[in-house]
Amino acid sequence: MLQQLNSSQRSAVKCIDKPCLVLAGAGSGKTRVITYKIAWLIQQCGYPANAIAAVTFTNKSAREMKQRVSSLMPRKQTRGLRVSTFHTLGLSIIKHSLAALGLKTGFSIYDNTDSLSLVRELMRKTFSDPKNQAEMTLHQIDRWKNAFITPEAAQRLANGDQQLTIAAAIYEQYNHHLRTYNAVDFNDLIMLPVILLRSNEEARNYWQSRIRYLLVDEYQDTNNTQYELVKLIVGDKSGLTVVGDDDQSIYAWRGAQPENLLGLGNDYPNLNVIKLEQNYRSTGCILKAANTLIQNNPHVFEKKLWSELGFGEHIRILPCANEDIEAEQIVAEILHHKFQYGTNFKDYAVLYRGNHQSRLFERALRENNIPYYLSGGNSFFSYTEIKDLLSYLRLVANTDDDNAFIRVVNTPRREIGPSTLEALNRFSSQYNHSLFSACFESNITTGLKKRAQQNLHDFAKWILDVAHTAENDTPVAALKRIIQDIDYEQWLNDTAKDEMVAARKIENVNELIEWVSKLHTKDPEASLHDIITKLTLIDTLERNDDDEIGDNVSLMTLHAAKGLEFPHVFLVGMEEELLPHRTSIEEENIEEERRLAYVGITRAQTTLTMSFAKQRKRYGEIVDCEPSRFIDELPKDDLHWLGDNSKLTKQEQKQKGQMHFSSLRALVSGES
DNA sequence: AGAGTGAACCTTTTT
DNA sequence: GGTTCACTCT
Repeated sequence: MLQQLNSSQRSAVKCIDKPCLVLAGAGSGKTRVITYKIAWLIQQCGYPANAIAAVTFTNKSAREMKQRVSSLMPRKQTRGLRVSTFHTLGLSIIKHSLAALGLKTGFSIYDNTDSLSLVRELMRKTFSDPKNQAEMTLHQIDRWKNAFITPEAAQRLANGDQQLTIAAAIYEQYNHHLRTYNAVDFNDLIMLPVILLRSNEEARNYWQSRIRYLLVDEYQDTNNTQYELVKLIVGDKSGLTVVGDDDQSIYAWRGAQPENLLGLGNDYPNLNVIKLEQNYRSTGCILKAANTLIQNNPHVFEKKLWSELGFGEHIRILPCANEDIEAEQIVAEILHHKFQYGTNFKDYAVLYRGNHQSRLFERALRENNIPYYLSGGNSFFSYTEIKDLLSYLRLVANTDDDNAFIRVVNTPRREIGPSTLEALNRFSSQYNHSLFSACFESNITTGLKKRAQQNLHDFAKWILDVAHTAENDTPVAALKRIIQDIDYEQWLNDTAKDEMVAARKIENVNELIEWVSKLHTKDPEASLHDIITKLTLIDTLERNDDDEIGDNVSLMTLHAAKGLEFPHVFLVGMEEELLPHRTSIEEENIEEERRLAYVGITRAQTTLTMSFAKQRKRYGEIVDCEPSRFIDELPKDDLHWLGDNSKLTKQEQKQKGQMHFSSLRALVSGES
């Protein structure tokens, strides 16, 4: 069974009597180790599948891992196996002990935007300070939650510092709001389980015996609370395997602590440390570049990746006059290369630092009729129409969800404007009622007109009625009824700027319906609330997963690319102030940026091209750019600088590019 | 109440 | 260059 593994991988799989740390370089087969280990535990060690849990960081990798495990053994044997993200695991723990945590069934999960708008609102209410500090405050709250610091403790720690004092006050109100409205945020999904398991022996015993073996992927990305959760679940068992790579730690900004890799040795003195250093992914040249680059970072664990795949082609560096030409050139390059080598579009990936960089590439790809897959950025769930409908569903599932209430109460128009809402809000906070239930109070005397009161009452009654439908019918039926009752298509047609936009929005609505019905078929027992929960936790990458992966060029951020691999990678925007990003330069945090570049380079299997623009528009203004320092850090002899055609005028460039395109396009389309 | 206009901010990265 | 938010006008 372990024939297909090398000796290090094999010993990692077979190590079960001690906790095990696998330091796995990029492309060294760490997912393989985890999946084989799960199979080993089940088939050789006699663990029932439901006693094993594997934790990943994205839903996408969870899915992929599940699939890879089921390809190793009959479906029957994997029944009950838990492969999920930390957040989903936390959610299960919370659901199991709702009452002990002071939550009621049907609680809502606030996503980041929900949290942010709540903070914004609280700040506006309390401090009429128009400064845009909500984001900073939320970030501070995140940090406090991560360190298990209560609002009271935060207030003490602030020690008079004005900003911190304000943040702590907001923190207090923020938590209070969540509790009042039966809601949790993303941090709570991890933090509450930790608090529960620490203080509640029964729950702790339950989970410690329920999960007999725990495997954690991308361990360098765990934060403080996640580490605590791991320790509490493992207890004094030795059923723990952790896989990570400190060179791929790119989430420090959201609290990840790569030093958790180190701390493991202290918490588990008999820890078995295994290094995986053979890379099965990239050519020698690409690997050498990656190794040379990352050598500029300090290291806790020295490791040296090597490959048997041969040296391969040189890394190409493509200088461009500006960012338009960069996009055009690369798209031309993809077409050309595909034609020459008969590859598929899905073999190519364009990777960049920030989501906004995707635009130009999207345009260039669309102009050439090249199908592409865009990850991140404006996620499906950030479209207003989707947020609206999801808020309707949330309100139906949990009528106390004030955020959802506010979002939909006047969309489409119901003549319930700011002044009405303000009165309602005054009333509801006075009696600590949700906005929804306040609609039914007939003694709102705070200057509400009869008509406004009637509108509110009608709306709330209708919501109750839909909720009733939802109880007796499928979630899809409830959603469809909402869309119909509010005449949503009409509303979209009326409000959208032009027909195209409206049509796209309606398409999105239909996609949402499909989502809900798909989730329902998958798990017919799931309540409306379960489905909303799933939708809230779904990340953007999972969207296209159900449909088989099409033949698309991938566009994604370096963060989103982690864990993936492509035959041909284009690393674009290799410029100072972009990669490394300006704020990181200012904060003197170059190392994480270097790791980001490292992650990008190591995504490539056979060819790697890096490009940079000499000029780029920034906020509509043209600025000169310097090539990234990371290019200088690569081995000079392995770089192939492509013709520097930046001396041509822009128009000549365009012409040249276009001629190139049309001839190629003819060839390619003739072929297929 | 709601639509329409200008200023201000902005771009890291995401569960 | 594009979006979001606050203010003003109908």
